Amino acid sequence: MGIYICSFCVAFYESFKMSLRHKKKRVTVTDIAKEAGVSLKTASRALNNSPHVRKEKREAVLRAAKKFNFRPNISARQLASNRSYVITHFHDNLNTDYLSKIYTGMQQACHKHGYYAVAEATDYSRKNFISQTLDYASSFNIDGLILSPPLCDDAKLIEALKKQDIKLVLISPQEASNDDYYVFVDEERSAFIITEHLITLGHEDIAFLGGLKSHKAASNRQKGFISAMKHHGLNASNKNIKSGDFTMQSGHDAYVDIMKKLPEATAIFAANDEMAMGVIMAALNDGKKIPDEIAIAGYDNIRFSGLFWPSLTTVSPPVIEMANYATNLLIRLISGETIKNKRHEFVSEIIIRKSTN
Amino acid sequence: MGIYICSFCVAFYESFKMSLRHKKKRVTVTDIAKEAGVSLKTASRALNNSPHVRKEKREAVLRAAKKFNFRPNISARQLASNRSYVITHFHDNLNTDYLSKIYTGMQQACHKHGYYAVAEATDYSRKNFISQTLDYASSFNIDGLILSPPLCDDAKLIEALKKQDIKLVLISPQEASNDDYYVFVDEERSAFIITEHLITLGHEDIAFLGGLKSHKAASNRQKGFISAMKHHGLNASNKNIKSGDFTMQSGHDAYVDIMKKLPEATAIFAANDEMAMGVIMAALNDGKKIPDEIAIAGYDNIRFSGLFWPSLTTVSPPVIEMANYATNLLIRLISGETIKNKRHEFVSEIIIRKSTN
DNA sequence: CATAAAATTGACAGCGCTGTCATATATGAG
DNA sequence: CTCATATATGACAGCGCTGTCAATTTTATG
Repeated sequence: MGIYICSFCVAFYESFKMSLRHKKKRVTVTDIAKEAGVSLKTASRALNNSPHVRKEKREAVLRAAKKFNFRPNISARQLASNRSYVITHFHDNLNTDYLSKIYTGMQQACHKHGYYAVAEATDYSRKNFISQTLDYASSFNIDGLILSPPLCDDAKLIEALKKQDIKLVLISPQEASNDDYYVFVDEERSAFIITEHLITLGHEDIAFLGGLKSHKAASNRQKGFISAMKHHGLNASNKNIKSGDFTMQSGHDAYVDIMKKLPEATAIFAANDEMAMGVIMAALNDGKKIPDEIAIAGYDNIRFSGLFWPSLTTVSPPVIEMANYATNLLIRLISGETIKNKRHEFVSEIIIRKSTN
Repeated sequence: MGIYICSFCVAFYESFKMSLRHKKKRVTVTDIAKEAGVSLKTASRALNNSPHVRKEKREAVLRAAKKFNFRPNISARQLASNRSYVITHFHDNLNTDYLSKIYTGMQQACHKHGYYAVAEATDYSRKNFISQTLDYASSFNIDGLILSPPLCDDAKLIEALKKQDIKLVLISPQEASNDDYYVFVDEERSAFIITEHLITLGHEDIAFLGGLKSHKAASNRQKGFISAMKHHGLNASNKNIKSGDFTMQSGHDAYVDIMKKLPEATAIFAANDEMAMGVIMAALNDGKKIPDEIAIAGYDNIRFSGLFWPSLTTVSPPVIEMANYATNLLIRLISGETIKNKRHEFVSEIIIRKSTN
């Protein structure tokens, strides 16, 4: 004789078990297909925007999807298509401002296409850096990679990734080969324009505070400065070109040096905002009024430059937009689309604030 | 009569097709199981650290996994287990410094456990904010959420998420209910210690620059300041307590105000670094030597505070560690582990730099 | 030693989707 | 109208893993 178990209890237990597992019944492609009166596969095609679906059916499917508020299950898609729908930004960079902007741009693009955006800090100085990167990419089955400086300029890394058939888009590479996809801004031109801004304000003795020679971006900014000065018949020689190391401290020191060698200077254009802030602090310390006695401009538009006091006139590269574009490009590459324009140029905005006005 | 197709061509085509699809043959659990001489399921259990696997078999499986450099396919796992292995940090915050630190801490923890870390910016002011958040969480099938201020203090949001059975861990909530899991720092104590540091240096007339009343963190810092002053028999009244709005500009303005009402002040402790920097700039502008004539301390240790000139003495909350701990906690919750300690307290580091030394 | 209870193990289904390939339908040329 | 070609559609397998549940082995108990 067995033990009698109340059928109500059984039913209760079953439903309890169900409630533990299924938060909510998922809407699947099959449901959509049924609703639209087509096959599973046709529904899948319509939802993925593939060709070879008649217009009416496609519309019916999309209508059904909307009606049921359908969200594809990304994991299933990943598994079936052997892709991860993950895009990673590899970087070796401590500038959180820059990183966040890139991440934001990636997010925007990824969100729209059902991808995940991931940011991964790496240690570029590590010995087996390349093999570790490859390992990571393959173990997480990364579909595509965004590389920013300095990683985007490592030819060996890029070659290795390409060999693994991992799609790549570079942000602001110093020099890209013909078959790289990348986005960039014309730094020389931006530097030219902001220098012109200072000239227009009546400044003639303008000093430029550059960076290390090896830093390509800094030297492009310097070129822009020089050509703007020459263009307006002004002097741009060793006397008014100094170099720092991109830190606030070096901006501070450079100010002292500039005032010694070029005391008539009425404006200083620093190749990045941090140095410009160092210059501002040194100038205040020196009893100078900003911008009346000395105008100061920077480059990068880091978050702080708007909060600084006085707020800093600077060049604002559209990093978010660049990252967004790069990610969209990457997604198109991953989808197998053929792309004509491998490169896309962006234009920086010049932001005029209190330090020059 | 059919067309004759060279068998070499066929072979070539086949291998070509393969090379297009399979970058590399994946190592699967089945392979590991075979190598270890156990069933698929036992291998799976061993790899997932589940109980009910004999020691020798577990070891054999792990050995095989190591030998083949096995990486589980996260998508498959997601699909089969109906979980996403994604942890999202929801925030409504523009402080990229803070966000990056949280993300870094999450990454570290996620990486170790095969989870993905995602950061999602939301618009807290939006009307249907809660329903949108729920929608997002369910459509991406998020396993767990990390909430930071101000979201971690929205009781309605938290309740709604809990109802959906989404696991939560809060970072620095202002007040957490008894069944919330969270990490926090004792801000009052940190403020006490840094105030004591100023007192130890011989300062007696110290001004505190606080924030808005509604900002709980600021008022905790103020409490710490007051109790340290009282503890050392010093005066802490309305005369030496001002409030700003956390911007550099307000720090600048507050300095001017403080010097008017309390000209004998030799030290200022601001409730955040940005205001402290505003104070520094105003002091320099005023011709004061830092720290000789006036010492300045901040709170938060934003990246800039070390780069500033002079560098800023400040309180450094261990944000990365907190996020790391929170994420580990979340992963344990997701795994169904029972956790005794729902809260974990962290201690901030006091960083002494040039602005007080 | 018999038996019950607990621990361990494995067979199998199926998560939700996409790729493949065979079939059906539409379109165009003659 | 016929046939060749292009386009559209659906049946089905299977991605790699985990949950379920039944079978087996070990351990504990009297």
